[in-house]
Amino acid sequence: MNILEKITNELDMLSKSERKVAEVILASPSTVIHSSIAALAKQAKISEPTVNRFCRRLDTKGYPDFKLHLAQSLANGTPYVNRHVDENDTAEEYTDKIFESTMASLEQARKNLDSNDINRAVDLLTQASKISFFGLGASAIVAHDAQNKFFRFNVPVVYFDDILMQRMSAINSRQGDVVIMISHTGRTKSLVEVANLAKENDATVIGITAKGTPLAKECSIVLSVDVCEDTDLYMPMSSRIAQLALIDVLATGFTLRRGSKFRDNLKKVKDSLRSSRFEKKD
Amino acid sequence: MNILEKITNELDMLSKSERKVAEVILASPSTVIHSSIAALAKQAKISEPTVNRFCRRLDTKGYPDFKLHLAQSLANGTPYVNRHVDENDTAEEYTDKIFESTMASLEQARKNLDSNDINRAVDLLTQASKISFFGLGASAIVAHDAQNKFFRFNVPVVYFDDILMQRMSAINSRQGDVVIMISHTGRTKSLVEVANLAKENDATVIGITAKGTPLAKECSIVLSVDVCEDTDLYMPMSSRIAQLALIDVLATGFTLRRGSKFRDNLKKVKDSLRSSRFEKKD
DNA sequence: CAGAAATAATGAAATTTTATTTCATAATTT
DNA sequence: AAATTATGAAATAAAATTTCATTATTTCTG
Repeated sequence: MNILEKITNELDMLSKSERKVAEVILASPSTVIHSSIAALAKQAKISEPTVNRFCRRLDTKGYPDFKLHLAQSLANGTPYVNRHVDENDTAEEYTDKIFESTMASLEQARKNLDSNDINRAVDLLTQASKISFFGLGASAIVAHDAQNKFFRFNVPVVYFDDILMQRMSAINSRQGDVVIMISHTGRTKSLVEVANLAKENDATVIGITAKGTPLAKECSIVLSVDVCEDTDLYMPMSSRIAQLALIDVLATGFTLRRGSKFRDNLKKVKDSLRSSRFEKKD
Repeated sequence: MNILEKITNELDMLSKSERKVAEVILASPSTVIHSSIAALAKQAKISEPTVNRFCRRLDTKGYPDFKLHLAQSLANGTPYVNRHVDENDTAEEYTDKIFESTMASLEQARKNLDSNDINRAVDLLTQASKISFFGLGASAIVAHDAQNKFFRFNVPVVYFDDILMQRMSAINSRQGDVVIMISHTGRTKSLVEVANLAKENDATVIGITAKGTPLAKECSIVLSVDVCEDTDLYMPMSSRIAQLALIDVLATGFTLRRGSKFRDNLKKVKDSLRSSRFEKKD
């Protein structure tokens, strides 16, 4: 855990003098890692033992150990953070911000994913007699991508981004079919209805959506990619990328479960595209 | 710069005893940050001054300063690396690997992107009388996503993932139209032909593709997301995510260029979806 | 190519710097 | 007023650095 955050959190638990130390550190942590305990004590206008006690209260062995932790926190320097795009950003600035936010979202999504759920989902997919991917709007792209991947596995797979087709397909589903519903909000009415229809017709419904939403309630497994979208300028951005990464995970899990012979087959599919391309001259 | 790399690089410049120190450190850097100079000297079977000289040779002030640098290097600890999925990976392992590889690819893509090119591309897009996104296979998804985004901007935008439609659309293009061709390989024959047709008909062709490829040669701007795909199990994975992030960048650049009134409009588009969703009860 | 001279490397011991502990006093709470 | 807690001066301990003598290595010379 980042020690700077920890200092901020425990600010109330500290004594008056210790808080002075905390303030000096928070004001300029990069100076502190090059200061001796005496220098820091002087700057905070308290005694050296107080600095030492402060360090121990933060569960470090002493001042040098504390500096080590501090140095590490600074090195991380909040690696990938959601940074808001600003009106006056240059191309370079907003490019960096968007890429960083996307990485931060992926990081967050990874933390929130439960590998047991993924395992169960992969189980169901490998045993499915038919797989359907449904999404609308930005999530339609994710469904589209999923179809593109699972299609290569030579299993019956469909994708629809049209409400009526989704409904018809859901009504025709039966035991052994797996339906994957993709929605960032989990609140799109028509999608929830489709999920319900699929469930009523004995299909297994897997949701790539937020937990505790109306859509999630219709699903037997919810793979939740909880990502905050507040960087986004009124467009779904990070969420769909996390969803796509999740599709990659499911597809990879699928191929691993199927064994090495199956992967040879995948290679053939890929190679079949070769004649459609210009040769690479190395 | 990472101090561990630096040690490796300067290994030849070190004396025999100093190299012993280096070896002990490289073998277990995380132990060293908790050792005193005496402990380290003992472990490397050399004297304390030698450790001190070693530290100074690496441009640190002394042993404590060296430990600080080391701690920082460890904190950064090879942030996101392309790690290959292994046959026997658990769900947790391959999930982590895929997410990390994806993040590594984004990081790499960001480094390779030229913000001048992005600026020029955004310029062209804001002035375009019509925008077309063309892609096939996995890149079709990116084109699809781009349409979904640019559609909100209330500009004429189309997307085709069908060769014939692409050709027809390309032939009908004219001065002021911008055509964005998306292809990871840059070698798909039919796409190169479409790019050529568009160019012949005075459209501005922007490529989201690799540099120096047949497709790149037909483009007036090439936005290259050079990402190595060797983690991928015969499926395009990281590349398309980097491309999608690039679409986000272009879309964001577009909205920024259009000013704040325009963004109010975007909000309206988003709000228009509200009635299609179940209310969030907080 | 031996062997002397010069140079560089190394560690023991001394010194200095830095951190920690002890303990008496001051501040705060009960 | 008593008990508890917080604080810093001084003492101690620990760690790092410097000095300097010794040893190893290289370079030069006859």
